[in-house]
Amino acid sequence: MPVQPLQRPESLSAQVHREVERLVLSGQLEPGSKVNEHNLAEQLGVSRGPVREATRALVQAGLLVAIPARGVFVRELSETEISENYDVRALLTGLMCARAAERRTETVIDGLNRLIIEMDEAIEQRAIVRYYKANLAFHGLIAQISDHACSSRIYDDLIRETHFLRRSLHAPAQTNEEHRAMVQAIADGDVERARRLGEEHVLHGKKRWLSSLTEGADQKNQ
Amino acid sequence: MPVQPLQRPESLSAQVHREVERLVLSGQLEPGSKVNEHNLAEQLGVSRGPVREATRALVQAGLLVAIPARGVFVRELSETEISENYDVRALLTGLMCARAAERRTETVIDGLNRLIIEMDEAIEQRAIVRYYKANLAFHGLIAQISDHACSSRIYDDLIRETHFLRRSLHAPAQTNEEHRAMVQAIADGDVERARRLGEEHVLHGKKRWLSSLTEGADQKNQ
DNA sequence: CAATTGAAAACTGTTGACAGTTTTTTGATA
DNA sequence: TATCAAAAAACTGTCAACAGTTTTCAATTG
Repeated sequence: MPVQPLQRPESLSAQVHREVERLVLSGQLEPGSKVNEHNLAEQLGVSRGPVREATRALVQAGLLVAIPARGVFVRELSETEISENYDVRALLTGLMCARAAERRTETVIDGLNRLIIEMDEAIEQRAIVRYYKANLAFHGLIAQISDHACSSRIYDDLIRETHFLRRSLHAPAQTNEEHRAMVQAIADGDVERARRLGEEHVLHGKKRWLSSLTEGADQKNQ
Repeated sequence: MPVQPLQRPESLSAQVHREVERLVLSGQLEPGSKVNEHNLAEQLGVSRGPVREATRALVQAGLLVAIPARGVFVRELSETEISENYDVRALLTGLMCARAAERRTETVIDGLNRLIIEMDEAIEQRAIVRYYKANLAFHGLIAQISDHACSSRIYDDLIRETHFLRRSLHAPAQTNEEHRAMVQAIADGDVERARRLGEEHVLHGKKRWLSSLTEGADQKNQ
């Protein structure tokens, strides 16, 4: 007789963790704004203990920053930090694409192509959120195929840190062309080409971000 | 009149965080062993609150793992996880070496060479701890020169996760020869060679670890 | 003697309260 | 009216205690 493992209800700390993360990622808590322990605890109907635990973990994760005796705030990233974030994400994307090329199956290639089409449609409809979600799913699927937990975890962390970048999008059509090329390399099993295209894809994203930053002004980082 | 910023005494949470980290890194808390909140709080002379905060942060950092209603334990890494740790460290080391080659100064090249000599001496004297510290300092100095906070932070985290690997050392002479080659590339300002040597250095370390694992047995990962 | 059951001990998850610091408000002064 | 100082409020850091769960251990039974 097969029984279910009867999963215990998630701890309050974990629930608070998820909720604060959601608030930050959705932009309801803007970068720089304060996270008030007391208010948050009251709103969520829990005591301050779980809230403190959750916020400490999110500080370690890089989503919040703690200032002694002042509280925790939603982390603001400098341009340098964002630039470096792109650099590391580029390397990880390269690694994951290379491994994806080694581990590809027809099913996942189909999945990737479907997501590219999804993004095409979203672009046509100017549906930012839909594009953004499909884009996340695209990179998530590559991460999954790559079967490299360490890279995937760090990649996710870095994506979360720069969540606010994904509220506006620049040159999505060109970005999606890069997606196509990446998938082609993965489908061909061309490991080194997949690595190069994956890496370049993120670095091109960095360039697009940089040029969107300095409309008409001169560029600084690289 | 110049005044000091009068630094507030570190919070108990932060102190506990550091102490638990030290216990884990020094091996006094072995991988898999349980971290008892009550005992730890008593030994450190604090209540369980700060201990909980610190352990939550260390869970997020990857040094501990939390099992619901069971407590936190010193994280044990599988061979796959260690292998992946090397992979990502290799990429980051490559990036940092490349940037170090761009940003080198005579002073830091001297510093790197001094550390290589220090390691040579430690090898001759079979002084594992001395070698280990000099090695950490070597990579730390490269990280510092590279001026890439994001890479450095993740690199540190990954080093901490695999701390137990650095209690034994394999083929240190060969390792130090690689160090020499890396410094030469950095000193020459040869960015791409520095990147390649830095990346290969860590991947060679992975190979040495793999062969030390399977003395006579057949290898699996790659 | 091995296996099982039930009680006791130990431990985690959570709460509410208190102390000390920071921020805001209030009130006095120029 | 603007400035500054003092008091009040708000908030973080910390603690001790309680509830519920897990683990341990002894007693019981086959």
